[in-house]
Amino acid sequence: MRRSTLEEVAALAGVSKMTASRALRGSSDVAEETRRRVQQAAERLSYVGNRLALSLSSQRTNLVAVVVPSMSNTVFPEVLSGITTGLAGTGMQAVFGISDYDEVKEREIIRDMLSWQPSAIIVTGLDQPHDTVRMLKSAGIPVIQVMDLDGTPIDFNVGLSHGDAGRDMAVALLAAGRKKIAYVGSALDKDLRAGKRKAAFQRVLAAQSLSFVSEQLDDGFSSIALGKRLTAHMLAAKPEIDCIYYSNDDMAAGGLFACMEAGIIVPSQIVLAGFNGLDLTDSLPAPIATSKSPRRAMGEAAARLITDAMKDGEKSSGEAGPKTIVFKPPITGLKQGWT
Amino acid sequence: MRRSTLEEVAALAGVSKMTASRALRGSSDVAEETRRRVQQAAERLSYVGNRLALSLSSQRTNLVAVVVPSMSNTVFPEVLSGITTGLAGTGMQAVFGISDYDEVKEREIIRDMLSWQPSAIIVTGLDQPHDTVRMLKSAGIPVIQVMDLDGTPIDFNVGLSHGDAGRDMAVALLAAGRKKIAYVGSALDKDLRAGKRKAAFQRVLAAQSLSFVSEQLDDGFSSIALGKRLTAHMLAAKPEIDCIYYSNDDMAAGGLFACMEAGIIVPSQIVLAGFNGLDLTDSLPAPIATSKSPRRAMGEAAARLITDAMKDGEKSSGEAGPKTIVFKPPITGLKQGWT
DNA sequence: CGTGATAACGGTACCGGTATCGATAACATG
DNA sequence: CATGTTATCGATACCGGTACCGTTATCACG
Repeated sequence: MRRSTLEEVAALAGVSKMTASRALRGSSDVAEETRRRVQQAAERLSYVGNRLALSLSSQRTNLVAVVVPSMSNTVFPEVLSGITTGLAGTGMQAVFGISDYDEVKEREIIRDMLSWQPSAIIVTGLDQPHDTVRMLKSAGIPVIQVMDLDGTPIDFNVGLSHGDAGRDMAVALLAAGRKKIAYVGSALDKDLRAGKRKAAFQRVLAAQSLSFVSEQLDDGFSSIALGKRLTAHMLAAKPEIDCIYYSNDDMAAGGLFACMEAGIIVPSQIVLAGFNGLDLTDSLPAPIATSKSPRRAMGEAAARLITDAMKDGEKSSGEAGPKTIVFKPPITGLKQGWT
Repeated sequence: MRRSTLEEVAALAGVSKMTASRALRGSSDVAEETRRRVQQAAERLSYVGNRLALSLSSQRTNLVAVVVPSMSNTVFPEVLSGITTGLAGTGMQAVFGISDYDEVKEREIIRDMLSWQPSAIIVTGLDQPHDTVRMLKSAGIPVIQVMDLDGTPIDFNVGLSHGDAGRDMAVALLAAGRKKIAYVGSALDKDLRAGKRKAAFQRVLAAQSLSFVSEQLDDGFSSIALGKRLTAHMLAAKPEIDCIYYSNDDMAAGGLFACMEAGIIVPSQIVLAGFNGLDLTDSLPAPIATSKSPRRAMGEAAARLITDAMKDGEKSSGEAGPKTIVFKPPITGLKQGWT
C-alpha cells in the first residue's frame, strides 16, 4: 500500500495538481465547490502530504534542531519540553539529537541535523570545538546556545553563569558558618558546566585560604545511587566534614539518603548542596541546598528567541531583540542562622 | 551567507554534479584523484548536503518517528534514550513528538510525523482512537506500539501488561499480610496505563471481598510533591491504613517522605508500592515496593524490531521475527516475612 | 459591443539531490 | 588493426510538492 500523492488526489477530484495544492492549503482563489471535492478526495485517500517535497520546494522547513548531551538526566528533557511548548502554535517543530557528552558525536549529530536544513538550531553550552563552531556559523541560520553563559557565544545565548552559581553557593555556605567543606562529583571531564561550578567554588574557598577537605570523584554518570555510595564512603573516612558540595542534585539527594542511613542529621550536623533545583528537592525529608535553574523557562526563552528572529527575518529590518538572555538561579534550602 | 549546494561543490572541483555526488558518497567508480578534489572542494565550502533532496530523490528517509505523551516524567526520556541507542549505527534516526496525553494533539503530531515520510513509527500505548489507527495503518510503514500490551496491536507491539502488573502487586501485598490498603493516584483519565493497573489491583481485592479503604485522586500530573501532599492528607484522616498503592513511583516516593515526616515507619507500619522501578527506588532511605519496568530495554527492543523489519523488507521474504515482545516487570522492595 | 477586471484554474520551471543509462577514452587481446 | 573490456565521468529523468506566470471564461461598464 503506497502512500498517495497530491497528483492522485487531484486526479480523483478531477482537477490539476496545482489546484489541489491550493485547495488543501486554503488559498483564496479556488471555488468553494472545488475545494470540497479536493478535500473529500484527500480524505478518501487518507492523503498526508510530503513535507520533504514541500520543504524542498518552498525552501523552508520550519524545523528547529536541538542537540542535548543526554536524556537520562531529567534536566534536558525539561529543557526540550520548554522548547516544544514555546514553539507550539508557531508552525515550527523541534527535532532532538543526543550527543552523549561526546564532542565527536556532537559534531556528527549537528552535521546530521543541519543536513535537514533546519530554520534554527539550539545546542547545549558554549564549549564546542572550532570545527563545530565553523559548521554552525556557515549554516546561515540562527544558532542558540543554551544552559551556559560562561564563554563566547556564536550568535544567541540563553542560560545562566555556572561560575556565578558555584561562587554564590560557596559564599552562601561559608556565610552559614561551614568550614570543613568536601566535594562529591562525577563525570567532570564530560559535564563541563559542573566543572565550572566546582572551579568557581574553589576560588572562593582559596580566597579564604580554605580548600576542600576531601574530594570524591567518579567517572560514572551522576545518579542518586552514585551520590549515596560516594557519600557513604566519604563520611566513613572523614566524619568531621560539616558540608558537602555536589556536582548536582541527583548526587546530593543520594548524599542525603546516605546521611540518613548513617544517622547523621541534615542540615544541623552536615549541610548538603547541589545544583539544578530538581522538583525532588522540595519534597525531601531534610533540606538540601540547591541553585534553582529554570530549565523549562530557558527552553521557552530559546524558542521565543527563534520565533522573534524569524519575524525579523521576514521584515529583514535587522537589529532585533537581545542576543543574550540571562537567568539567575536563586539558592534554596539554605536558611540563614544555622551554626 | 547561503548554504552551498552540491552543484557548487562540483563546479569548484571541476566535475559534474553526478560525479561529485558519487565522490562524496564513496562510490567505487570515481578516480582517487577526483575524489580528493571533490572532498577538498566540499571542505572548503563546508558543504553539508541536503537530506530533503536526498530523501525525496532516493525515496527513503531512514527516519523513525516516535510519539510519547510526556517529557516531564523520566520514564519516556529513558525509552527514547533506549530507542536512539538501539538505532545507533544503523543509519536510522529517531524524531520525537510529544502529545501531552491528549488524543487530539496526538493525532496531529502523528500526522505531522507521517508527513516526513518516516521509515517506521513508534507510538505509546494501544488505545489510539479509530481515525488515528486508520492513519497509522494507511501509512504503509511498520508501526510499533510500546509500553503497553493490553489491547489489540496494529502491527508490532513491545511492552508489558499493566493489568498483570497491578494484579501481581495486589497479590504480593496481600501475601505480605496487608489488609487495609489505600490508593493514591493522579491524572488517571490521562494516564490510561495507570488506570489499568489500578483496575486490575481492585479486581484482586474484590476477589477477597476487599476494597480500597481510602482513595486520594488528583487531576494534576504525578510528582513527588503531589504524592507527598496527598499521602499526608490521607494519613491524617485514616491512620489505620497499613498499605498504599500509588499510580507510580514518583507518587510513592513522595508518600515515603510524607511518612518520614509524620514519624510513621516504612515498611513495618505501612507498606508503600508504586510502579516503574525508577533508579530512585534503589536508594531511598526506606524500601518502597515497585514493578521494575525495563524502559531502556523496551526502547531498544522497539529499535531492533524496526531494523529487523527493514532488513526483511529488503529481502522481501516476509514472515519475519515476532510481532510482539513481552516484558515481565519483577517486583522489588517487597521482602517476604513482614507482618 | 469592445474593453478591462476578476475569478478560477492549468502549465512549466524549479528545489537539490540520486538512479539509470550512455558516452568516452585507454588499454588489452587475438 | 578491429574488437571487447574496464574505468571514469556526464546527461537526463525523475522524487512530490510550490512559485510564478499565463490562460480562459464571465461579467460589469462606458
